[in-house]
Amino acid sequence: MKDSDAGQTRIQRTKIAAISEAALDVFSTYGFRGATVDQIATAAGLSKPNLLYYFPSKEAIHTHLLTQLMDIWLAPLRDMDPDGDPLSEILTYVDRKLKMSRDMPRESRLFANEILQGAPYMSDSLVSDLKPLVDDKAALIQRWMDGNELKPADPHHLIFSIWSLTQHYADFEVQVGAVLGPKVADPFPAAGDYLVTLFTRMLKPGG
Amino acid sequence: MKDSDAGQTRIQRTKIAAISEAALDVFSTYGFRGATVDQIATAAGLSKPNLLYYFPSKEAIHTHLLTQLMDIWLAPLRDMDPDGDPLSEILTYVDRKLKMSRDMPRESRLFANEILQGAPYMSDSLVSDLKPLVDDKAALIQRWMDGNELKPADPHHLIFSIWSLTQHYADFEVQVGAVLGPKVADPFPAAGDYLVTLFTRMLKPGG
DNA sequence: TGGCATTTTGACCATTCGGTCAAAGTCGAA
DNA sequence: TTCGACTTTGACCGAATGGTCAAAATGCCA
Repeated sequence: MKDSDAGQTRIQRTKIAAISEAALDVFSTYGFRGATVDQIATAAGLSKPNLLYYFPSKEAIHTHLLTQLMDIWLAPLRDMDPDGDPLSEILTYVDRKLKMSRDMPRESRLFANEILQGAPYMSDSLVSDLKPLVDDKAALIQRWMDGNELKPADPHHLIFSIWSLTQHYADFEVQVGAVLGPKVADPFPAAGDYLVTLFTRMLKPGG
Repeated sequence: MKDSDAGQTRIQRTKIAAISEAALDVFSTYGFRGATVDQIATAAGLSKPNLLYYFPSKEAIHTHLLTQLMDIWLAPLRDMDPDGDPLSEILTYVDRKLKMSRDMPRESRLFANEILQGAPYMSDSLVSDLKPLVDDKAALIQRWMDGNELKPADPHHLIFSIWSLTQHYADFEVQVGAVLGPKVADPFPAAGDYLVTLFTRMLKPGG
């Protein structure tokens, strides 16, 4: 790729964006090993050598996507406000994560593929970026629980449960679709209701 | 493969078992496209042509694993007893699914890989086997809720939530491990406690 | 418009992949 | 021990893959 952003030509910006878009499509559908450079190039409307003029290798495209997405992916958790109402903060987080599954399923599947296969390109980032953030927010949730603003529960596993419950609707979309059947056009409204109920019963004090 | 089971040589049984074991390892780690026949053969202690003497193709091994596992995978849901205590039945199902994540993580990841990539080899089975079973059990849960033996909630999404929460610990094992850190040797005890709490608060009537 | 940097391409390469095949080796029952 | 069936192997094939390279085409600014 041509630098991280500075001094880019108009053509470079548009082509790199097209490649990223196409690569997201292909990688999220077939995984890293299953995707081919030709596939991505064709989907981006480029020839293979032309694509490799913008990115030095297949792996470089993949890494580029992963690092670019990490910030977006963690933003909702970062935004959890220590000064907000505890239950509202949790439910807002759940809602934002569920919307991300609805609006960015390819990104969710890209991460899922990577983690599933042992996070070969991301394990460093999991420890250096993700863990500190989660530990921080888990401590915040623990304080809320200690102050009886939330029912007690293991904060780390609470966060895990939010991830799994929301991402499930993106990562296992075909299974959800197959089970609910063709009559259910959009599972997300009912999913949202269900998750609000679940986390409210789970966490609301004095229920 | 040599028939479904009948008239098999001793050698055939042992070799097919070795291949299945090796293929489970490789497919669950790298996905179908990422796995190579040579990899599987080597892991099974065979040469590639020798492996292809027992299975006609790479796809045949994959299909064999998937169909063989489907029954095991659905058994805990099948065993949900209409005559049992509703909350106990749910919690037993959760417990069995969580134990499967702990004891059969490769199988869980094999399914996850397949579903993630659009279930190209399983979508038929999802509709013909999985959907009827889930619909049946969802109806049972709905009757329990109608009889006030469980708090009301969408039964299909309840089942989805059990799947996602339990399988998360197998499919995203490296993420869970990275976040909890090396001090937590085994996340499953705490996960079990958390899930019992969650589904009890979610479903126990008159809580 | 001229000229230089950027962009695009077709031809090509080494490697890996799934799979075949004939020949050689091994097993088990009579 | 013999013989036919089963098992194993090395050599090989065509296709696909990630990546290279020199040349051609294009864009951009003075």
